[in-house]
Amino acid sequence: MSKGNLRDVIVNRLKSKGLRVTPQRFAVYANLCSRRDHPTVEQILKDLNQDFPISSQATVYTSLQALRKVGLVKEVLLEEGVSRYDANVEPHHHFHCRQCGSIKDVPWDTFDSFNLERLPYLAESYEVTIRGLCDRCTGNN
Amino acid sequence: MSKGNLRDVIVNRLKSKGLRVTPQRFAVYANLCSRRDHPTVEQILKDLNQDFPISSQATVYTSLQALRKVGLVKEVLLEEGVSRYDANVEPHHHFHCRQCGSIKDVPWDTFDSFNLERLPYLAESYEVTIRGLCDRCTGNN
DNA sequence: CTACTATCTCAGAATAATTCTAATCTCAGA
DNA sequence: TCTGAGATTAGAATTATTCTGAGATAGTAG
Repeated sequence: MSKGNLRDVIVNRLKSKGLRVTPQRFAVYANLCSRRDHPTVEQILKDLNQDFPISSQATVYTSLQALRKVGLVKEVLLEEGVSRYDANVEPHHHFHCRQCGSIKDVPWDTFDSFNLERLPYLAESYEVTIRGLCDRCTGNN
Repeated sequence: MSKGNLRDVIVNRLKSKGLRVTPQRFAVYANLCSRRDHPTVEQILKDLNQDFPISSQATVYTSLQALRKVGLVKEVLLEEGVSRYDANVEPHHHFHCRQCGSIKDVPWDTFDSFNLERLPYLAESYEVTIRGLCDRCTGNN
């Protein structure tokens, strides 16, 4: 359970998906794994380059695209104009607070299973987006 | 049941929401009501100005924002980078085909048994996004 | 019907998110 | 090590959206 372990887990995940492990790609994915807040590219970049420059903007974009393509990260579209990213690729839903804008993961089993067979389409995945006020903002309004 | 009727319905909807009825705003909303395909701003604009110029781009944006603010249209976010718009403001879900990109409305009652009380948040609305292959693309793949 | 004014529209500029370019560099297999 | 496919980069380009400020107009009150 040394510090090196988390590093190795991330390296192995990248390798097992056939991705070359570069410092930039590692940093982007490690950063995303350490967060729960569904950051935008801008937020990831700011975080990475806080102390000294680690990655360019273009690389964060291409890294995220590579990670997305192999299924290590998911894109989250909840607001106009910005993509957010999520290293939690297990099935789950999202709650979006209309006041503070925060995004919370909602457990998959919050909803009972759906009747996707009734659709005239081949459904491969689905997710629920819930909007409202988060625990902090309830009462402030 | 004359042609004027549909026109009047739209005019009355705009008025009842306190919106001034301008030719541009009318055209944007009428166009959106006549479609089922959740168009982007670009598509609406192209449609409106097909024969002769009706509206500028900026006006389509501001019209849609005005219509959205009063609840006559909904914004649909399913793909990165573009907002789509929907004049169907009754509760419903969306299906998004990963092959042809088409978007279909899915009846509200396709899903049941939601336990929103179990969330530690104040849920005000929700919707399901389903992804997969539409009827046309099933088999083509 | 006319005048008024708050609101709307417009072209073009500005901003913001993302992608492209093409030169340079580097990971990882042999 | 050597090597080459693939990655990184700064900056330019592209695309979606918003802003600006001046001129037009819907709808109301007289």
